Amino acid sequence: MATELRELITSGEYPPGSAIPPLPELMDKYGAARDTVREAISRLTHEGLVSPRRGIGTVVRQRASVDLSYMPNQTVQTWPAQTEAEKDTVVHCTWVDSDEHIGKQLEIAKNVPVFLRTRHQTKDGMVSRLHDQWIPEQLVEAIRKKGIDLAEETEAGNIFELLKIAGYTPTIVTETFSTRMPSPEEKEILSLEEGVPVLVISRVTRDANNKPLETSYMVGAGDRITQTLTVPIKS
Amino acid sequence: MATELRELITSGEYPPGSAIPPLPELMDKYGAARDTVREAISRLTHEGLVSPRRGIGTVVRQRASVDLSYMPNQTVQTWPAQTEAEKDTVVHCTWVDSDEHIGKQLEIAKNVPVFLRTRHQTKDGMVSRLHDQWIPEQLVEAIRKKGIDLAEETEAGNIFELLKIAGYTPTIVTETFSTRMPSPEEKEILSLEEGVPVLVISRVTRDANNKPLETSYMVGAGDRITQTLTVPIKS
DNA sequence: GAGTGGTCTAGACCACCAA
DNA sequence: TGGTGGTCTAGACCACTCT
Repeated sequence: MATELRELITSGEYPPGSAIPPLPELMDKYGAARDTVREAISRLTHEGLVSPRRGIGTVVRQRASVDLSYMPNQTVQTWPAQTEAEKDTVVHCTWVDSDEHIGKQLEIAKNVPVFLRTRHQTKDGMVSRLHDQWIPEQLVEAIRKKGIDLAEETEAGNIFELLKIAGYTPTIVTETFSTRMPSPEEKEILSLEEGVPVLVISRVTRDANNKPLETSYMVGAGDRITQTLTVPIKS
Repeated sequence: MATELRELITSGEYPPGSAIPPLPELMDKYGAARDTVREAISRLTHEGLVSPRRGIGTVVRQRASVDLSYMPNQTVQTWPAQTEAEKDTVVHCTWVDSDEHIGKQLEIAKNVPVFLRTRHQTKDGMVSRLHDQWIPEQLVEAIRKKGIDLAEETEAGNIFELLKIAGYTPTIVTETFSTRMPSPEEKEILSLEEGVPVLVISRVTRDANNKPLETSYMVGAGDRITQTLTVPIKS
């Protein structure tokens, strides 16, 4: 039954935004019990094809359109491509002690203070990416000496500029991409539907001396976020 | 119930590889019916936490370890990081007509012949990444003039070298990362368990004149594939 | 209020695995 | 063979949405 319904959906018989037949109808059509039908729908839900809505019906989801077009260097693209500006807000700032992973990324010791900025990248009123950013104490100090206290900054995205001002010009970034299913907390914050994975990016930014300036851990909504990188090929 | 079990798993009470209590036991413990317990386990399954195994039990999955370490330029990393060589085999070669998307990527017209190579990247006997690669006719011809027929090549990964020989040196690649749940076919080929997403990479390779040389669409198993890129920051 | 999906129950039978 | 999870049924009640 799931196979047949999937076929009807992908073939466009039930276009995105429309609803598939309600449970009682499917029970009749396939001569199956209610939970059997629900199980089939559950599979399609976890494949990201449909979204059951209480009181409304089971609607076919919008396709994550595959217009992965060429983009300039290091951009984040959200879709649908609307003109509304994205927001990038710092929701939390604090000093934490480096754990093993952070220490390794920043090439510093364990249990030393690092500055943690937690940011939410918002688009169309929905949080589409979580961004945790760790900055070594030394650099936060260097920035403070220039008269800027990171803890008071609520505008985000200018950290590279601040680092440059402080004498640490970011020169190279290393990004590692992976994917997984979201935790319940991430699902909540990112307003993710059932069966939507997250795009995980782990980043280290370095200066010309290969010294790590910051490391980030980003979790993006898989149905709204895509990231494009342009890199030269070593020859 | 799902919340409590999730807590027990993530806290390490049920470590990876171990089994959570069997259905009858959980029914007793929570005073719930069989299908109610199964529903809770189903949620954890689709979060990627556990894998029910008929005749064995419901085992806690191995963590996709987050040792996202620094890697050199443009590498693909699979884990667990074993020494066994990966294989990259061409499973299918054919001429197809360009559709709208491929035409856009390669900056050529629709309905002109392009060469399609379908590859399987294998690790430890499991296919871990699917790779469809489209190459414009002109370039396949240029390579053929150098005495190499792409259709007869079964070794993969040397296309960049061949292009260079043919006078089209690849200089820059643009990669777009996204994620989604696998189709049933992908799930089958990649041996994916329930609740494992795929990492999707759309790539365009260009030469020094910004002319597209090839475009690729790669689908990697989310529980085994990660990709690291190192890029310079434009200043 | 009528119609939608969400949860839960109690019981049955099937498929797979290990000892 | 006994224990595991997978599927299915029939019925009940709840929660939500629209008119």
